[in-house]
Amino acid sequence: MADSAKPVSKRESRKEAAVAADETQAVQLGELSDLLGYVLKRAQLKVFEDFLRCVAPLQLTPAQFSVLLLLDANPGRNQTEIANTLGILRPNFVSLLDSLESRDLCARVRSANDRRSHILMLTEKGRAVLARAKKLVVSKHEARLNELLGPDGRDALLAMLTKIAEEF
Amino acid sequence: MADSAKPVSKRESRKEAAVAADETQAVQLGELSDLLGYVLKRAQLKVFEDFLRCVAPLQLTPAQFSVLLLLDANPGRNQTEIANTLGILRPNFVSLLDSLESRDLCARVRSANDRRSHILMLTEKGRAVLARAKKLVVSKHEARLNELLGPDGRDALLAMLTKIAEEF
DNA sequence: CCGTGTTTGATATAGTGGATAACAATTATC
DNA sequence: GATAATTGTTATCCACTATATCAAACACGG
Repeated sequence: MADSAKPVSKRESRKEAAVAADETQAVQLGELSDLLGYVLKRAQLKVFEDFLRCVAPLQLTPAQFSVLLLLDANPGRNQTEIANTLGILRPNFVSLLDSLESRDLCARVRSANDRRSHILMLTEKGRAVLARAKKLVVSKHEARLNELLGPDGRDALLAMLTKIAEEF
Repeated sequence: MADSAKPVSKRESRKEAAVAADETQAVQLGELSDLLGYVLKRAQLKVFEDFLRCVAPLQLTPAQFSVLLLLDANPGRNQTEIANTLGILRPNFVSLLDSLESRDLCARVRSANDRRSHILMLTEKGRAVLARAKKLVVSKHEARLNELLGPDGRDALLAMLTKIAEEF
């Protein structure tokens, strides 16, 4: 028999046997590392993770931050307009706004023209938090990306991603 | 009075008034279009969307496809190893595998060395489906990305995303 | 050996994000 | 003025993610 010379004892741990035979190989990603969608998703998760870390002191998620940014850049808009711009469905936008409003970061004001709609506006506190958040994002989050990719790389990456997001 | 000459009638629709006064402006993305995380997420959603369309005939999600790819490149691995590699938690990997196994695309085989673990392997049908899926991905999905970005652009994009995914 | 601790697959469960249907209030349209 | 459309909202469902826990099997120190 082939194993008569050195029968593998039941007591020999698989871990040790694996190390000896170099069996503990890392799982091969194979063609996965060339699949753009896969790498794109992994990168996205990492970036969001870092965003959360950097803005943790202000307790803002990427979605909440994007809402504050939009409200600042677009005063006088209603929920539907802001939600649509962010690709958020109106029903799901309600609780998002609730949480921001309960923290006094923004306010819903009944429109005089159309009393169905709520005009959204940042509060003073909302503007202050947004300003601090922007500083953290620029000085910590985006700065780290710049360090990793270089300014040129970052711009090139942004340009290609924008192209995909808009034209794909 | 400023509006005495042409008082806006209640019957004049807001939409018409908006068009007349050019009030129906698209919501401004503002600094959002420069936020890498935001654009990254948007792009990722688009790419996954297209992936689903391209592989629709085979009814495979990105996650399922990635599992089949990994099993093909790593025969003899167990659930924990495959799940960890994909960043999927073991509990959540169970149902994912269930669905693949119920479609006879892969099989769990009790390991002889360690009867706790399940060796995962593609079935014949699994190999066939994977082969067809790969062709669809290359010929339709990745081809479209190549068309949009050019081969050089695609490679540069992949390289930067990989860097983010691994080193960020 | 044997008892203790660890690992594997699995279940249950909870949280989150995204999607649809339906509703009251309001506005638009004819 | 009757009918249709829009706005914010609620309820609900599905997919994905995360944690705790469990039985079975294995590892390891005494």
